[in-house]
Amino acid sequence: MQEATEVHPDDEAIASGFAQLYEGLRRLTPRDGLSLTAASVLRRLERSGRQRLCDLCGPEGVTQPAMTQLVTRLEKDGLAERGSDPADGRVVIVSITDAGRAAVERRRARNAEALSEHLRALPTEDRAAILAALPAMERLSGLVAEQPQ
Amino acid sequence: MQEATEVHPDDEAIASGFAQLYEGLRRLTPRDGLSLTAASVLRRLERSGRQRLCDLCGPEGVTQPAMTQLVTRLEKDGLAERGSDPADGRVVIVSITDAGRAAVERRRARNAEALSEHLRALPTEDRAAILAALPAMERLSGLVAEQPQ
DNA sequence: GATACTTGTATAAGTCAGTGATATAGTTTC
DNA sequence: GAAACTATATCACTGACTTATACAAGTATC
Repeated sequence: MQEATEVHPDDEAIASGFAQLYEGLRRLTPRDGLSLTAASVLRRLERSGRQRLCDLCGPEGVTQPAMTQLVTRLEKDGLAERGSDPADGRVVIVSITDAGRAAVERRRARNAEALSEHLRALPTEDRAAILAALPAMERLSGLVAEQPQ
Repeated sequence: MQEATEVHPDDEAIASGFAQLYEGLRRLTPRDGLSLTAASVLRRLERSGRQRLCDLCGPEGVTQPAMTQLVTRLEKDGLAERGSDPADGRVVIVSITDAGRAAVERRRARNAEALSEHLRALPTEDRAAILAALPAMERLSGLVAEQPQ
């Protein structure tokens, strides 16, 4: 019944460490009225620019109706805008507004502040080790984000 | 209007790297019908043993009614049980069942497998750097988890 | 040991963010 | 230009939270 998992013991250690970290980060996440998905979409729009509505669904891991509703909420709050594609009348081009950018920045700052509070309590070697691993973790995040589905 | 934030530039880099990682991990999280909070509570019960219902609220960052409802759902799914404290008739002692333990283990395995897929694609130095930072990140998670509110 | 306060859970009503099924409008294809 | 396809929207529903409140068990006071 048990599948022969091809998972390296180190990978299990990393997965378990990340899981703990994930819980911690979840606790720190500011409650500013943005859902996880909403914040993620805004960051994506800020980072990669305007996107077709449905091109956001896959990467964000939600269905198209959910994205339609999310964009509607973001639009109502003035954080994102709907535009149209002159070449194709069906599509909706979603872009972030200045207010949206500000909200992202505010959230980022609060998040950094909350985390910083704990980082300060950490021994210097620990901070150094985390800093040293940062580029590696960013490459890892990049791989995950690229993943087809 | 801008608060003088006392956040070290390194901390901002770490916060931003963690935020990216967080998004990635969120994408990898298996959809097995457990909410984030549900999975977190089960892991906590597995790790720290039976707990009074309301002792779970604070650490999980949800209100008491939410915890009551969550425990009800977990109980309905056979993943957790309500017990009583002979010394105090008001309290409910929540404990994990064997099925709950199995669910946690299944989730952990799937999560490790999904992550491992990407870790394999990473250069050896990157994996080494992440491994080296693991204890530091675990200590950090510990600090966050301990936090009063 | 009855009265009043406190504490631990539960219930109720409302909201928000997701789902699948389906409708609708624009595009492509033949 | 009718059929098939595609992008978005709408609908009805569910899950997981919130606040406010109820209630029952414990504690303290007199």
